[in-house]
This record gives sequence, C-alpha cells and structure tokens, in this order.
Amino acid sequence: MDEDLNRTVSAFRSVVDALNRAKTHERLTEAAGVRLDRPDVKILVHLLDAAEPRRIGAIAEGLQVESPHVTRHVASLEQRKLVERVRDPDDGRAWRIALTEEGAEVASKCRRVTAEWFDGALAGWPAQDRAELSRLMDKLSDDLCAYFKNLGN
Amino acid sequence: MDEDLNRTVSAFRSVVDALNRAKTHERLTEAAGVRLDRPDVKILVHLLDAAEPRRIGAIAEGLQVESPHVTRHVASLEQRKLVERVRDPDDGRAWRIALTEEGAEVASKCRRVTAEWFDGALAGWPAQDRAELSRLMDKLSDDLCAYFKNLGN
DNA sequence: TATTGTTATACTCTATAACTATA
DNA sequence: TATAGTTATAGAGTATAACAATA
Repeated sequence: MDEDLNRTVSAFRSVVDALNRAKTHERLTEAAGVRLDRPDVKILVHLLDAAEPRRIGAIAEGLQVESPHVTRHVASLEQRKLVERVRDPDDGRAWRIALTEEGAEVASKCRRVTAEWFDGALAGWPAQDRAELSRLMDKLSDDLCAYFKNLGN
Repeated sequence: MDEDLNRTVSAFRSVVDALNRAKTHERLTEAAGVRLDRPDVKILVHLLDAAEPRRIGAIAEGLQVESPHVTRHVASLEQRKLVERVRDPDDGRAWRIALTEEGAEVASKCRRVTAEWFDGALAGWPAQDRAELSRLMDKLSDDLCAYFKNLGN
C-alpha cells in the first residue's frame, strides 16, 4: 500500500468531485446550449459512444445504474424526440433505444464540451503525457471494472 | 479534439460511475466495518488527508460542496464522537473540525479499503505504469481544478 | 457590516419493490 | 414461467435561501 496509490486515489476523488458538482453540469448544459439533467446527458452520450441503438438493460449496465432509472429518463428523452425506439434486429420482440438526429447532435455537443474541458486543462501537457494518460486511464477503467465484477458486484 | 481525449473522458466516466454506485459504497463500509453514509466517509477521509483540523468552509471547498451540507454531516459525526470541534489557533473566535482518535481510525480504514481496490485492480501493472498513473492523475487533478477555477466556478 | 456558519426547505439522483407484458 | 421492462415509492445527496452569531 504505497504512497503513489493514495495519491492516485485522492487525485481521482478531486477530479470526480469537480465533475459531479451541480455547477459543472450547469456550465455544461449552458455551453452546449441544451436544457437537460445529468442522467439525460449521460444516457445520450452513452448512446453516442456506443454508436448503435441499445436496449434499456444494456444502457443501465453500461452506466452502472438500475434500469427503472433508465426507463424514466428514456421516456422523457423520447417525448422530446431526442431518442426513439426501434426494433431489435436480433430479437424481433424487443426494442432498442436509438438517438434521433437531433439527439445525436445534442449528445455530440455535450461530449465535445467535456472533451474541451479536458483539452483546456491539458493544454500545457506534452503530447506524450496526454497519450500516456489516455492509455493508462483506459487500462484503469477496464481493470477496475473487471476487478469489481470479480468481487461479485 | 482528438480521439485520445474522448477515450480519456469516457474511461474516466466509467471509473467514476463504478466508484459512485450505491453498491460500491455498501461494499466499502462493509469492508471497513463501519456504518456511515457517503458524505460522512468523504469528510472523514478528507480530514485524514488534510492531516490537520479544518474549518467547515475549508472542508466544503475541498470537497467542492456547499457548506450547509458539511454542517449537517459534521454535526452527526460529532455526535458519534468521530470528530470534535477545536479552537482555531489562527483565529481564536473560530473552530476547526478535528478527527477524534476513533474518527482517525475509521477514516484510515475507509481510505485503506479504497486504496486496496486500486491496488487489486492494478495488480498486474508494471511499477512504472503505476507511478506514471499516479503522476499523471495528480497533475490532471491540479490542472483540471485550476482550469475550472479559471473559468470562474 | 462582513464573514462564517447554521437552520429550513426543496430539488435531483438513484435504489428497491411490486407489478406487467411478452414470448 | 422466465426475461425485460415499467410503475410506484422511498431514501440519499446536495443545493438555495433565509437567518444567526461573532467579531
């Protein structure tokens, strides 16, 4: 249990806190020019990242939340025509949630704003550090999720 | 706006989500053998990291939340004798929040559990990557917080 | 009266449980 | 009857606003 580890964890915590603040989300929606709550944004961006329509359960699993939560927000996004239900090609009786054209635009804007923050914060970084961060974060995310899954989450 | 950046951001999101899940917190308190809610744990660990008594406002700022929130949780932690109020040495009229001995123990346990998760997830990593992760996360946390502060948060 | 903290309140996010529909 | 999803409800977590206290 070394010092590096505590430093990693505590640095993590402060980034997480910064991203989770109400004001951060306010700033995001303002910059993106949309009026959405946090779960709405998460779902839209998740669908954009996935690059294909996904079932409710898959979205819930991806976002690591329970499905009723997704159901509710998808219903509201659907009303606002940001997503729509399409037939699941693999399972004719099921539906998938797809971004509409407008939904994809909105999702792109939100994703871009967040990326711009990181870009701004990393402005002074050497290219190699940025690439390293990306590589390590990606690995961390895989390994940490796998580790939790293994613990029986 | 390169691909590395999107990858960094999305990896980040999934780690954040994993850490914010209700079940993760449940697992944490169980492993630490304590019964505390999330804000309680955050405050205790924050005080432990700070390694000195801090004022309510400073805790709120550190955790990036509003102070009434801190007030309430500190009151409950105080009742449970996990923290106590001590005179501010710099400002005789003010108080600081200090960990009690028991509070410090509990905080250590919680911090250790989280560190162990990271340790477990990073088990297969070469030492150099672990050190790099620590360095880059630390830098990211500084730069991102500074960047937000600059934006006028 | 400026600063810091507190009380009161309300809103947002997410979970659990019970139910429904569909095959 | 097993699976995926939904409705209903409740509980955390956090913010805002109004107030109090202290210097």
